[in-house]
Amino acid sequence: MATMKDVSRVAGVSIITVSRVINTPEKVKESTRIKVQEVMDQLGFQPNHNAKALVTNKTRTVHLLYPKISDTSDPFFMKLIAGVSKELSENYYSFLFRSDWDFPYKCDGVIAMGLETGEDILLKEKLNVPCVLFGKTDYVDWVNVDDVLGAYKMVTYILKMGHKEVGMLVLNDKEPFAKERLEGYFQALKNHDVEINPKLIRYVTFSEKDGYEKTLELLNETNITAVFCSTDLLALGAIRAARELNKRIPEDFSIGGYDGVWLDQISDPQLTTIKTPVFEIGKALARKLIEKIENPNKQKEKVLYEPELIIRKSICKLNK
Amino acid sequence: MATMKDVSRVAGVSIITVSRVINTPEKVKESTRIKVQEVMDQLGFQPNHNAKALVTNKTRTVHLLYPKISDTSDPFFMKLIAGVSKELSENYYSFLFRSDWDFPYKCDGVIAMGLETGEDILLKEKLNVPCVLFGKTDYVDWVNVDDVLGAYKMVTYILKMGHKEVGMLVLNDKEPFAKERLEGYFQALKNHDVEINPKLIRYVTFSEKDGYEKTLELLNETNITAVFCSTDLLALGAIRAARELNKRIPEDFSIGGYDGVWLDQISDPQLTTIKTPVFEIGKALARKLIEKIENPNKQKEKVLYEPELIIRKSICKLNK
DNA sequence: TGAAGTAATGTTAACGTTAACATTAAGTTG
DNA sequence: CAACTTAATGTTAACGTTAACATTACTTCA
Repeated sequence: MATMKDVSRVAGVSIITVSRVINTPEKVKESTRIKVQEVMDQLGFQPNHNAKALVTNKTRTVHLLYPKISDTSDPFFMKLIAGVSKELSENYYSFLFRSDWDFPYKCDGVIAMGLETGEDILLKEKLNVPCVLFGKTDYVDWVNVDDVLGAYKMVTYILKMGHKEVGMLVLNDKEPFAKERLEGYFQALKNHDVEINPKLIRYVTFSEKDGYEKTLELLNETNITAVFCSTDLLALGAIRAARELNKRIPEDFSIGGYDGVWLDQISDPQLTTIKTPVFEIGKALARKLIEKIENPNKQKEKVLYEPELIIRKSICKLNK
Repeated sequence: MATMKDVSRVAGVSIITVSRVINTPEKVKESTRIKVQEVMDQLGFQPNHNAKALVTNKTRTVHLLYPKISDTSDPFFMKLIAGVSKELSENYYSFLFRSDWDFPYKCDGVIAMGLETGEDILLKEKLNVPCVLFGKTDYVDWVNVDDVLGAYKMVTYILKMGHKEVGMLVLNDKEPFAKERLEGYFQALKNHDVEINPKLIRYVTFSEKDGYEKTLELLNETNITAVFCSTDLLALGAIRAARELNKRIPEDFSIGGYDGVWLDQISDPQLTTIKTPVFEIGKALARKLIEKIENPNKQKEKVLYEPELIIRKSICKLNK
């Protein structure tokens, strides 16, 4: 493996000139630069990352901090990671996962996700490197989605299609997004002068079965013509329930999903849903962090991504 | 940030003794070791990975080589990555993705996946570090699944349930696993003295729609009582087709899936499927590579994972 | 008791790069 | 063309660790 020393010897220059050709080529005379370049190519020179890292005190490694309990095979989470890793890799940053606050390996920065309430202060206290959080906090930069807006968009769309009695399946989860989606539902109804009817709201766990059962209940006990499901998985259950009661979708019953990660495209009919730009969020997390690493004076930044309404085939105009 | 030098000064020993306490504690007198340990704790010493890497010529970084074209948001792929990253991270290896054969950054090893036919020879020629492939090759160690066996298990199970006319949806894909699953189907039929009927075999693309349409065809044109689908997604389509013809699943029509990554659990009824241990395979890839890195003399190794039959609710005994 | 062996610790140099400062070469100006 | 400025290149030391060899301190046993 050729080193800068080898290159410098062959090219007949000093080692620092080689270094400059690599890092600050504008400071080297063109003829010298070309000569050195040629020798580098000829010898197949590859810079030694470790030596550089040692002297610049940079590792070009990022840590992904996530809670032990979290399910790393959750599609949402995995797609987030996919975005993070894409962006990091494209910038030649490597990374590893960790879930401890005390960790023996140095890194240039941290991307944190899925923190418990109150844990975010540790980001400030325990870490001495730049950090970006997926979520919201006062302590470090963050990136998040506006789930109130997402739910608002969906319910507004449903209302505009003429539906008045719109049910909702709310996730029984302590994560903030569960409440936010309900809040968006409330705001949309309010803004369109539709009265909130608590009977149309059902609490569910994250399962197809619950989506099925609670939609069945709603259809039997109320006059809803549409339902807004907190996740696409619940929407699959809702589809099954409607089918069982011989309701056509969307002609007899409209169903709105949320997530747009997987299921929305493979369901039948394809789901009208709110797409959370998970992959893009992952990339943004990484990008913000890299900016922060490479420019430590960068101002604190918060990014709120806007979810997108994807119109497909599970919602249509109400025909009375 | 305290260095070994600081520790050595405070502890009143030489720097190399500190190094020994860390790397080869058995070579240090107990009293010295304890004293040094205490100082390290007290100063919050963290080893500088880069300096170590420089002198040992190890980076503790692994590259994941995958083809540009591949869809990184495919659940199968993502779960594989999840396994890889889990194992690597637990061993304090960081990693990054790349898809070029020429790459400016050094690494200790490479995990390759989804190579084009004939590309595997480059693993030997282009890489000068240990490598493990997801797939099969003569050139480096590999880990793979036995899809012939998987399909064999499924079809055998279906036959044992009394079915004689078993359809199959075969993926129209150049990837070897497509053919292997068909091969398993053939072997199972042969082994149970059931004649192969080409009319029961349909070629499909990877889509729910194709699963639906071809199953509809099969049900209309043949007398099959069961179908083996090359993937769970196809099986979802098959379920829809059966429902449309008012067939109960599994009483009137049995459906076997393949993959066991996601869909099998959320479908209704839950799918009897062949579970590919993707996550475990990912972990194995990483584990083998780490072994190879840390013991370069390790013999070449091939690991063939055995897929597992997951019995759920989409297949039952044939009642004539 | 002291020679020989072993356990424990230390000294020096090296890994491949960059930073800071030093020098030399090449322009520019009056 | 001397004095001064700027461009180009070089020298030396440092980053924090480990490897190889060197020394010193203890044991053991004839």
